[in-house]
Amino acid sequence: MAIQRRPLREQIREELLLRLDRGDFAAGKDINEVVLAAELGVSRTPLREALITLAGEGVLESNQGRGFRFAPVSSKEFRELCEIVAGLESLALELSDPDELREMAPELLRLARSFPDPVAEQSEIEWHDDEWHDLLLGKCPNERLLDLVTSVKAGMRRYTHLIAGEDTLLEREAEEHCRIAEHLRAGDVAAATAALRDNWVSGMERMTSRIPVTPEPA
Amino acid sequence: MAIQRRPLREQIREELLLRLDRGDFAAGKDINEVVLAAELGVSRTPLREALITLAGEGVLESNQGRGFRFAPVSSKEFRELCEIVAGLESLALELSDPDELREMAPELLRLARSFPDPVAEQSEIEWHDDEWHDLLLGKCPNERLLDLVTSVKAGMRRYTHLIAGEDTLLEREAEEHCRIAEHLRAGDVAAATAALRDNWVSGMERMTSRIPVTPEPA
DNA sequence: ACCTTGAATTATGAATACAGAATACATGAA
DNA sequence: TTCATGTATTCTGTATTCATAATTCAAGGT
Repeated sequence: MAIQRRPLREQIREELLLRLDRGDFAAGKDINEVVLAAELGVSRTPLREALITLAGEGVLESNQGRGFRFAPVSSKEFRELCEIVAGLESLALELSDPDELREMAPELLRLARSFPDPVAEQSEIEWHDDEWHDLLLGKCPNERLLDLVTSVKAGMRRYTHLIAGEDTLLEREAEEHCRIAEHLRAGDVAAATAALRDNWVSGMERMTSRIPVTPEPA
Repeated sequence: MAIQRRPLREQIREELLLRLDRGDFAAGKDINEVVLAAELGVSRTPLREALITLAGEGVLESNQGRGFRFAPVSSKEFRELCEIVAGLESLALELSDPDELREMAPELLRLARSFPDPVAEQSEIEWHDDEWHDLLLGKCPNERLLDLVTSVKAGMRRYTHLIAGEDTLLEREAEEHCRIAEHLRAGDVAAATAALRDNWVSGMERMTSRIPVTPEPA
């Protein structure tokens, strides 16, 4: 086995995103670098590097002299992110080879139908959903586009824990995934793209009601 | 006047992008942090922060233990970036208020026609082009999308200096801008969007021949 | 001659130290 | 009481230092 040596900043970034998924951090909360570094068992330097990366992805905000804080959530921003990801994933689909998409359709269908046990871990459910989208986009030859999608989705992680334990939402999601896959199996990429857009739009609408209004701290 | 206080990392980032526009750096070139920090008159810490940001935007690559280097240029990557920006700008246009776009059309036309003097500074010419696109997208209400466009375009700056002193290319560009603006004036956003896509595609084709093939360093 | 091996050098990744801005707090005047 | 002002404290932004991985180069063996 080739043992992995990755920069601390990347590991820290992932750990912070994980905690974000778990809802550990309150949106809008200021980050105390010394405390957080101690908690993670690293020094401030790689921690700050990770924070800067996350700020670049929109997960955090930074203000001169005031450090970093988790960007406050808002239904406006969530809508904006959904519009962006919908556009990017649609583009990725359009750039993919239609034949390869058709070949992959059965696998996509299978995965969409086998949604995880309702009592499964929240993290596992989210992972299942992510995996489906990753598989869908996997045939897109535009690597930069795929990286970009990953990065933008990181910025959406602040919202994912809000849907915890909502079975009906997940069923709708699975349903829509099936529809997309069926279009692909039929070789109709345009229809699949449209369905994918709808998937994000409806996901947006489903979520928008559960986003708390967070007043901007003075 | 409110005097500005901005983090060094941001100023460094901009300075590096400026130098990139000027073609100061060879693509694929390794960065020596100590040398560059001394050259800029700052310490390695804020420099590294800027480098990490730029790596996140795709301007640089980073390898464990090997530090940062300017990402090598390739026609494949340039094509990918053009596809992405075309998609994002089209999306921004579709999300804009059609009425506001129509109102802005005359200004866009004026600006497109008044392309700068052929003998103007290269940087000024590029700025002119950027300004036109910024104005075009300015009415889009999706702020995150606009930030994203800016970020992706930063990743394209490695290519801009390659078109230095190509008058014919610029005339084609201005021509296409006029066409887009005229569609908007007519209230036909869909046609304008299509023309915008074409603008990027043709820009891609025009450029692709002048991108040198850089063999991957071992 | 070519490849391997190991010491010396160089540069990065991470930790620590330091200076100054932002905040909190307390004291005093209106 | 309330507001203002000065002071102490906290935390960030930047510089410096330290440890170790990566590279270079030379010596020795095949």
